[in-house]
Amino acid sequence: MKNSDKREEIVLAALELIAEHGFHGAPMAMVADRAGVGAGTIYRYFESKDVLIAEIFSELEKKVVESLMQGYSRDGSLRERFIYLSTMIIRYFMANAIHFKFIEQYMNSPYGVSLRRERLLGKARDIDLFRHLLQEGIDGHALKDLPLPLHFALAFGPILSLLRDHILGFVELDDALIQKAVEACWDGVRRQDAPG
Amino acid sequence: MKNSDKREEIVLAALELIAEHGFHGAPMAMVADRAGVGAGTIYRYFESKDVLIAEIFSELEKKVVESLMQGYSRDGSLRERFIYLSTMIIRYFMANAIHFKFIEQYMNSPYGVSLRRERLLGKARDIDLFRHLLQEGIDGHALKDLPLPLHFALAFGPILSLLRDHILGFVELDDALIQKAVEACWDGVRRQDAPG
Amino acid sequence: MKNSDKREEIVLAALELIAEHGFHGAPMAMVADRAGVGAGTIYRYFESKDVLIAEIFSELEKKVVESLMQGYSRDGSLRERFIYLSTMIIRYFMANAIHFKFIEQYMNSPYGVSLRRERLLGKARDIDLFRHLLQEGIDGHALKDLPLPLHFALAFGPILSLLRDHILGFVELDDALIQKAVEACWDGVRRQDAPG
Amino acid sequence: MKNSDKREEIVLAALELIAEHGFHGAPMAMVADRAGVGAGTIYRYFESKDVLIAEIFSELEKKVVESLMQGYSRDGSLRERFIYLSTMIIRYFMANAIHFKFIEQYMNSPYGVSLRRERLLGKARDIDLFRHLLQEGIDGHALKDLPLPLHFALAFGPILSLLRDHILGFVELDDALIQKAVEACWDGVRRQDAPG
DNA sequence: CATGAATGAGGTTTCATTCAT
DNA sequence: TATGAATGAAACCTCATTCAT
Repeated sequence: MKNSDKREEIVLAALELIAEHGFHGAPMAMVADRAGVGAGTIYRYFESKDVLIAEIFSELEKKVVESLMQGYSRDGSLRERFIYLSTMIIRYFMANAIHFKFIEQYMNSPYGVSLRRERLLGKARDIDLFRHLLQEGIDGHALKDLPLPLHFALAFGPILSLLRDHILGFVELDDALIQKAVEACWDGVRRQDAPG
Repeated sequence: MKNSDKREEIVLAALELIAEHGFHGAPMAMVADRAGVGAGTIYRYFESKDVLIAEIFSELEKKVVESLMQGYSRDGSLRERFIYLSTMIIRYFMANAIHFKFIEQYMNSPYGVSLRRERLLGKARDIDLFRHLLQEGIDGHALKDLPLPLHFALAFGPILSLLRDHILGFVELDDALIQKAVEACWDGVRRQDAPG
Repeated sequence: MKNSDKREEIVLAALELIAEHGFHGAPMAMVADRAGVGAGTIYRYFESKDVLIAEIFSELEKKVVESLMQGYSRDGSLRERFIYLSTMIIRYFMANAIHFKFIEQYMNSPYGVSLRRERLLGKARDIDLFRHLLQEGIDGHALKDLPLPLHFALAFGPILSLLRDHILGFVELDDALIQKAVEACWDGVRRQDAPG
Repeated sequence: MKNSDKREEIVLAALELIAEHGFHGAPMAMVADRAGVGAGTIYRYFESKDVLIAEIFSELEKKVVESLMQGYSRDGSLRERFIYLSTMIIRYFMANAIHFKFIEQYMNSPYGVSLRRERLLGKARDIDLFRHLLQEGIDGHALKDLPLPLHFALAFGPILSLLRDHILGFVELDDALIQKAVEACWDGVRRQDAPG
């Protein structure tokens, strides 16, 4: 096994176990076992369990953003870009359910909460593609006259719920359904007196 | 202290600690301490920590439903009832942030997931006030032609996100804002070619 | 076993193991074993291994002081009191070799060093019977004109060395020998131009 | 780096780390790091950590003896030689505090104790310059009529204490003070009825 | 019934040593 | 010969649960 392979194995093992069983269902020994390495080996790559978790989150985040950026064009109309991004997010997490589960676990943990605090209040960061989009819509009066966080909730909330449901097997999402769901989200945020 | 008082103290202590610090930030000894009872005493009322947690969730659920039922009239228009229920849910959890936090913790734990699985797929239960409402809207073509779980996601997703943000201090929700948010949710689920 | 007995058993077990094998030859599991209690039990009485060690030291210190105070009279001449105290210290540690070994271990550890720093520089404390004695001798010109720490070294250094040797079996100390040794220490600190 | 350089680097690194942080504050990896060699390399020069430590001690011992021998003349009076040796020891360790700290660590560890047992009881060895001196004094009735170990304690005990205090910063030793201290030691061991 | 001291399995982390490169 | 990544035993500590009082 190559050097970097080992790191990757550890990340993957931890990702899976945490996604499936939560932080406390993923003891380091179990992670090591599944990764096929010794328990101590993990600590050559990650200072502590906390750091391992944070690192995984950070990597996932990067992957998501990269995936969203692919094929994203700043040229389309607001609506088009909204639909595109929302759709891509759903597609990405449908294809990577484990990532979704991990992120949810993370966001519900002390780490995640403080992160969210920094992130949402703080200055712009990578993800903020979406944020910029919404802000542009607010400023341009295409979107309802609501604070940004509300738009976030209106746009993202349904997506999160949808993904949860899909991953739990409550709905079978296909392209048509995704399309409709995303358009419904658009209906939620857009000014109703503006054209569709 | 009366018997039932003791039980209640235990439930309250566990509720607070878990809401604030998560399941693993709430050792039984700490729960006992805060409840003002002996550690062993908890086990006279609840078979195990898991059972205690499940019981708390069950009680919260009941309270929420009761609260929603109060003042709910089946006579209003679909829109009115939708707005009413949504508003009430937001108000309830704003007034009982601890309940919201606990439920989130619970829903993100193994218990919660399996519960959700039973609940949402399974036979109708209490919460289903909302479900019935949505189903009625679907059947009557007032709502978009989407599967029920999608409507759930469209209606509930934003509410959950909003409450999270509010509790974390990202938004200051007042009545006007709640009103707007709920109406935006309605815009999301209603047929856009039907009247407002 | 009574409640307080358990605490005492733990202290005794730790004391013996640390005295004999040093801090790292006394893992908590071994302490628990020898004390006849569960590993977790130790933590009901002591917050951590560090605290356990500090507590043991503190108890030993108290015992030593108590032992020295017994029969100590402030009325004797400086020489008499010096001889008395020195003799008692030697006697005490000869009878409690384990205490001596523990204290040596402790004093050579990070804890002990910082303690010594506080103690010797800091304001008077209990042990300072001896310190006061020396200071009195310095002020009254019965002792050599040297800084207090030097007198400490001259008076205590030999005692420590002697006890080490005795405990390791290098010398067989009897009363006559102790007497001579202590008088030799007195010769070391006293002004040679003053009467014996 | 030459082979012997490597060995020396390792010894120096270990010496410093152990002197400063004790045996357990000096993991092999850290030693290797500071020495600028691979962790495995240490094991090409030293069978184990224990062996490394023993070797370092042995080297230090040799250096001390060499240093003491320099300028030592067998011709002076007993007193002169006693003063000379004592002074040199103090000077040496003041100039090489790290050596002193290491030796203290070593002597307080299981290795050191068994060593001391062999050494002091056993057949004569290098350090015994001092031992011979004292024996000569005993035999010639210039020193008190005490067993050799007691004289050792009387002569060495204060020196050790003094050095400890100096290194910890409790006293500022200058030449005058050293002189006085050493003379006080002499007062401790010499027959008081003999001329000063 | 109520207690809370006691338990010990199981968690995270360290580190002396080995061995493939 | 030199390396340093890998190892896993063993350290400290937590906490759900039991049971004698």
